Amino acid sequence: MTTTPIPSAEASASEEFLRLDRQICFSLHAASRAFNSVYRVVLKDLGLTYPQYLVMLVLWEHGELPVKSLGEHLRLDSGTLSPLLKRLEAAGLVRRERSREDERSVRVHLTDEGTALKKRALLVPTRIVTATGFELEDIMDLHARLDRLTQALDAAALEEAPGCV
Amino acid sequence: MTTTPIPSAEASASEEFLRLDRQICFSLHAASRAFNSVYRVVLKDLGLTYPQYLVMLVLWEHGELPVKSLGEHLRLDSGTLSPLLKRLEAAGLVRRERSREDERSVRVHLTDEGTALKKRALLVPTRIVTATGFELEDIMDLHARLDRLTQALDAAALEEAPGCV
DNA sequence: CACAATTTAGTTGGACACAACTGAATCACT
DNA sequence: AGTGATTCAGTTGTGTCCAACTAAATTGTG
Repeated sequence: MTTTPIPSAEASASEEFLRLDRQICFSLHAASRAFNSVYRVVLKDLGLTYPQYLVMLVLWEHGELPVKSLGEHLRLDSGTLSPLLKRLEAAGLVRRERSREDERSVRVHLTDEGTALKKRALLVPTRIVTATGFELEDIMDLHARLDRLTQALDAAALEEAPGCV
Repeated sequence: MTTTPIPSAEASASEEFLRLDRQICFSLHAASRAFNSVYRVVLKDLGLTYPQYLVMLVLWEHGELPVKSLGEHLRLDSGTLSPLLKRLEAAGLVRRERSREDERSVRVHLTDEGTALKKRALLVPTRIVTATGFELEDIMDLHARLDRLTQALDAAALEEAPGCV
């Protein structure tokens, strides 16, 4: 308390860093929520939330998947997926069945209603792209940067992990 | 089922859009969560969650603010802030007091403990930047793009809104 | 002054997100 | 065959996030 190891000049540099940090982490946070918010409006017609839409996108593409694979595609664990899938099942869009070969695994597949919903969902991407006001090129670029960021962050998270040998 | 109104060529173009959409919206979603996850690890020492850290950053910068302003800075409403601030108050980092001039307003200000925490927080930004593996320049660039995106999305959300005159 | 509209926090309910845990099924190895 | 580790889905608890609502205080207007 009595010691002031950092001269005021350097202190203000650190404060600058804090302000920058606020701007950066806030940017991503805010962008994610703004995106979420637009999706919420667009998806309301389909009766889906944003994460539910992500699950449906994967299912429309792959047809049928065990919960485990679904989680790998979306980087979500069972703690998030289990209740979400339960809601999708309650909505009549998917059905879950224990695999007979491996009874630990639960296979998620689309119902007819779930499959039919895809037709209406085809209009969603265009509306979203329009909402961003970005050219497709810009979006692809942002996409690449974000993926690179996620990859780096995941790698860093692993290094930070206590179980590093 | 029996009718196939869309020729296969166009159908696959739409499907391509769906896949793209999955990639884009998923990118942002995933990046946000990865960011959140790294912050979680780094902030654990400070006993803060990521949104709590955002609130503290604003308070460290501005000293004292009514809940309303805090919400404007962070784009969060009272439904999110009220319980969050209650937890920060329980942790002894902030104190809330009804303004005497306008009793509708609640002023949030730092306790000594909350102010002291800033010193330890000064190390956070550097650790995060390191985790991203990005150059400062890249980060600033991403920051700018994300802000532009958020701005466009907010504008679009307003247009979508039913109450447009 | 009276009283309707607005502003401000707070509460409630529903839906993620994740850590930590449980329980069942399977695998690996002896 | 036996048994200990691993895999997989699900549950529980905590913390956002937001929409919709409530309640109190303030402001604007006749």
